[in-house]
Amino acid sequence: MTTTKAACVGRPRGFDIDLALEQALNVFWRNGYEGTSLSELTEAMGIKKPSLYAAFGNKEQLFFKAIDLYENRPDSLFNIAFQHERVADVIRGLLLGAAAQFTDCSHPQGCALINSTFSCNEASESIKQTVLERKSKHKQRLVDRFELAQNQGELQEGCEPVVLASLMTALFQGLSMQASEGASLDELQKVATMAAEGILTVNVKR
Amino acid sequence: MTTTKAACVGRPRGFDIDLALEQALNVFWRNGYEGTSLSELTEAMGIKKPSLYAAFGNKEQLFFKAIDLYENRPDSLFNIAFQHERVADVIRGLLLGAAAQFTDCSHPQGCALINSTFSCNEASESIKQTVLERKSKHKQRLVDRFELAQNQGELQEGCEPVVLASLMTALFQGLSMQASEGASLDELQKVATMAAEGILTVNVKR
DNA sequence: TGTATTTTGTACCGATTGGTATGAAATTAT
DNA sequence: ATAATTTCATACCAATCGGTACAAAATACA
Repeated sequence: MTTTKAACVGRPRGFDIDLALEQALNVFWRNGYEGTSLSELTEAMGIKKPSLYAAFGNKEQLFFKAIDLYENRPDSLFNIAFQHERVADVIRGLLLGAAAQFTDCSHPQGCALINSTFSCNEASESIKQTVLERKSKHKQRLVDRFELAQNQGELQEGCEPVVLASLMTALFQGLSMQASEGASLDELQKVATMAAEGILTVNVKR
Repeated sequence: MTTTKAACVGRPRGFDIDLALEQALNVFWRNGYEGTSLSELTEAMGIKKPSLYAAFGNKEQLFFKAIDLYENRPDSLFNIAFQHERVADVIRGLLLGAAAQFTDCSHPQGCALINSTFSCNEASESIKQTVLERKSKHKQRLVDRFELAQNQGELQEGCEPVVLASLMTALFQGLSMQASEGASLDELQKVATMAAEGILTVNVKR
């Protein structure tokens, strides 16, 4: 048990730890891991450094907890799109959902996982490694879903699920970067629609 | 005239300035602007800091000169693909060319311009701004080429050149990220091929 | 009322960041 | 030979980086 346990003795914590973590996520989301300094974190979280270290360990562990928070959101892109039965709807849902999610003004633009890879020099190799693992786990979910579709005869015979998953991933990355650079929802919706149309026409039986 | 002028009096420069700039480009290419420290630069360039500042101004100006060097390469992706007459060949050439160029082992993986956006916090706003301008200039070249294709009746009636250009840009960004993360030429070729097939089927008359 | 326990703010740590002052070394011009 | 000029290596600068020592403050338990 290494997670933060609620202390019932001693001076009570003067801030909401979940809310602070959410603020930390927002900063990492905007600036990536290396691009975020402790000063920015403490200011955004409204606490001082010793409080941060006491509550979250260090910068690296804080980042991991923030990413955990991000990935466990109930309105996750994957969770929503994977509810569709037909793979065509899944693909459309993923691309249109990405366009919508990445430009949602209630939080930083783009995908937090994809943005986090920005600014990771060799020093923070463990960060890069962990983010890559998370991303490849998501990609594997795509592969599994597309293999299922292929077994059920939804995909064209020549379509390789792994390649289709990589293409979808590439589109997510592109959409995320463009959202981070300021692209509007309308723009990304058109891009996602065109991409979906092409993918479905070539790879999915109608 | 602010560029480096060859001095014919005084102690001669002890290093090849063009070669040093090329090494600097490689470091920025791998680590982005913020992710690159002066120590890494001077080590890679084989010179000491005062020599760097005397020859290139400062880190920011060195970066701009390195990016200039990158963009003015004769074997630029765009320059090669734009030689094709039919827009279908241009699209295929761009995507397959990106897959090949981004995984070329003779230099860092991915696109230097796209990688440079990584790790740019608010401090280096001018860097981010400049890189964005360069990227949007390239995107405009795509828009112009696709509008030409539309005027010549090569594209389907509903196809918007701006959207097609954004989709191509998104694919470049995705391919670049995956190359930087270690994807092989074979993988990216398959992704590029599938993407091209979809785009051509939906948007280009046959 | 102590006493133990935990959080808090301040003030600091060594290391590294981008950038420079300085003087010796190496060259051309006189 | 000497002066002018430019590059060189060393050693330094303030600012910031991630991280911590320490004592005051605030609570629960005895």
